[in-house]
Amino acid sequence: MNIGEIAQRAGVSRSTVSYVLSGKRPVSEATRSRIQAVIDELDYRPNANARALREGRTHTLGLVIPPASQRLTDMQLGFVASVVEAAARADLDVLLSPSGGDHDRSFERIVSGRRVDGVILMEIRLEDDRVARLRQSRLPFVTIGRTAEPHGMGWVDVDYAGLIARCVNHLADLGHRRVALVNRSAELVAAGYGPGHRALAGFSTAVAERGLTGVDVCCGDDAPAGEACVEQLLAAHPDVTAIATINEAALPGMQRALQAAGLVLPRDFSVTGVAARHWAEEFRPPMTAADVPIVDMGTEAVALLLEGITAPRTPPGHRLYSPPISLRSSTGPAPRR
Amino acid sequence: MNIGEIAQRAGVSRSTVSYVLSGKRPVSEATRSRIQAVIDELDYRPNANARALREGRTHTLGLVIPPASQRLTDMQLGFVASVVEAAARADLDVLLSPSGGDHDRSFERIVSGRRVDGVILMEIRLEDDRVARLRQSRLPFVTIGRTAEPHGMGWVDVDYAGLIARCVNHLADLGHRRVALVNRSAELVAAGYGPGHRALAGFSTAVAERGLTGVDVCCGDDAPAGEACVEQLLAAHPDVTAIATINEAALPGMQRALQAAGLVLPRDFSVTGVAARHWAEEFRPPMTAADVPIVDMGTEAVALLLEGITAPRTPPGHRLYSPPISLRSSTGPAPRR
DNA sequence: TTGTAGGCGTTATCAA
DNA sequence: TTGATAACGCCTACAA
Repeated sequence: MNIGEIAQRAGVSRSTVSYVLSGKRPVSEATRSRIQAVIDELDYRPNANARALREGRTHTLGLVIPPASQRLTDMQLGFVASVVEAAARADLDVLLSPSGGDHDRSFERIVSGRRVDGVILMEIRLEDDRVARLRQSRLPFVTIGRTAEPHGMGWVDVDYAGLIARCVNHLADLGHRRVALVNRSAELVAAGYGPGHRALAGFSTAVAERGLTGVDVCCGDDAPAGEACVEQLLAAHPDVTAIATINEAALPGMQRALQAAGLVLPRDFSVTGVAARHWAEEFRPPMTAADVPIVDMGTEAVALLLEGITAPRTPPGHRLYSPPISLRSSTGPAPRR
Repeated sequence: MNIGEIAQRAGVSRSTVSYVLSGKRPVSEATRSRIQAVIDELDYRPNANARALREGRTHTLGLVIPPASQRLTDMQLGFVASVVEAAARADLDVLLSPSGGDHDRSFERIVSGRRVDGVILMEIRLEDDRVARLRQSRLPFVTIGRTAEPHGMGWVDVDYAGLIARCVNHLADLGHRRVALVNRSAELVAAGYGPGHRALAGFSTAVAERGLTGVDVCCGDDAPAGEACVEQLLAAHPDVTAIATINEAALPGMQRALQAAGLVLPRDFSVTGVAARHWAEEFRPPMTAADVPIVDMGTEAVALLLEGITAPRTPPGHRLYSPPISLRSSTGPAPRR
């Protein structure tokens, strides 16, 4: 069924039907309602591809997610959900592309097949091939996370460096002298994953400024890895009294390892960091942490992208989030040893 | 840039370029390589919309997910990931639609806008408007989960009734006489959510057959709800010695409540059920459970849909999964009281 | 207020 | 082995 069939049945030309659909020129009430009746009766809806071909707009966003093979973290999932929802509110559909590196078939289809009006990119590296590819493609895009040189592109990100520094300061204020950073996985950090690098930078700076002793370790993105990691940490550095972390998925395991070591929080040991509120609240005791505003970030990413689509010339905006640290119960004065 | 430009530069007609692209008719090696050189140089890729318009195929699947507002469960996320990955392997893109009820804008766009070749539907109700809508649309579709009357449609599902019955039998064999079912949320069950109803049916049957006393409770899909639920359960039915559950997201909370009640598993209390392996293994002690084969199910859903797309006349296939119950450490002989 | 017609970029049929 | 051309379904400038 197409617009011609509607026109025939209503006894008008195709263009009149089209104008009833779009409202871009006045149509007499009589014909309008007659046409609308036919449309309703046949439950007609215009072919999106024909429309996209003609208009040059697809009303679709591309969302590039990490390859599905590795389980998505809760935070990544949250971004996907909030982006999809924000897009739906703007009557935009979302096309998913699970792509890690460059030269990914699915990624290329989306970027160069004119399937989308713009792209949101997740899990950005400091040097990211996909960003370079998108820049040259002239397709509007916004990244969640940012590259080392994010000038002239749209992005939203969390100020991991600043937040981890504030966590360290908080611990220092409580009298802790030896603190550890539990980072994301070694592979991710080696690949130039921004949050990992920036968290480490903020940690190092703050530790130096406050004259503390700091150790930093990488840790896989799941509970068993967190357990193993903290176990080893406690064995290798028994004098560490606090952890700052950006690895939320490892938290349940970290908690188990601390408990197994007979440490009671916050009396014997403190834990703080950056995490989705969900994880911070599920920690026992609830974790003092900067709550990443996942929904806001996804919504803002869509908003920025929409601007970039409507005004292709203007440099897209960006936003760095620095949420407050919610004081909960996992941090306390350094224990005396 | 379009196919005409490539043709011009290579000094051939548009159709020849098209045939080089598709390989649907022989092209002499000389012209082929000349055309390919131009394509590579300009990094040309055909416009997906024009192609879809002409071919009547979009090479895109629609994936209808629960509205993003309510956090997706781990299992739902797993389905999304496995579907996206299986689709990518078949060079298909995935268009996401977060739709709960019927008459959803995004859902309608996908179904009647000819944006996709087929649809995968998640979170099916026993009576589901969207299924009715898809049936009448003649668009191939496969559901994850099944309706009350799934004849003549494609689906994959887990045999919750049979599996929960086997869990109850396992508990009965261990000497438990009073057992509880912790179901999904009351809203979900009230809405006619299949797994909830089928699990309850299997539970009731098995309890009756083995002459046990059974209580069943609904429970929200998160840890705090699980904690509250088990707390109340223990208070109201102190003689219950085992739980069977299909609510994996509530497991961490259930574990906390049992621990808080001073119950040591499996000595004082047993827990079993149906869950993603991830959750079963994260339980302490690791949970005896039927591990839902999430990846297999997503992959199979895509495969079935692909069949439905290539052979629109034949009734699509279906598959009921009944994974074995993995014996771990959360179940043991009933305690003497 | 409504109709006519051209073209968006592609594929496939028919001719050569 | 290759080329010309007619659709696919829609929107919109131009005409009436």
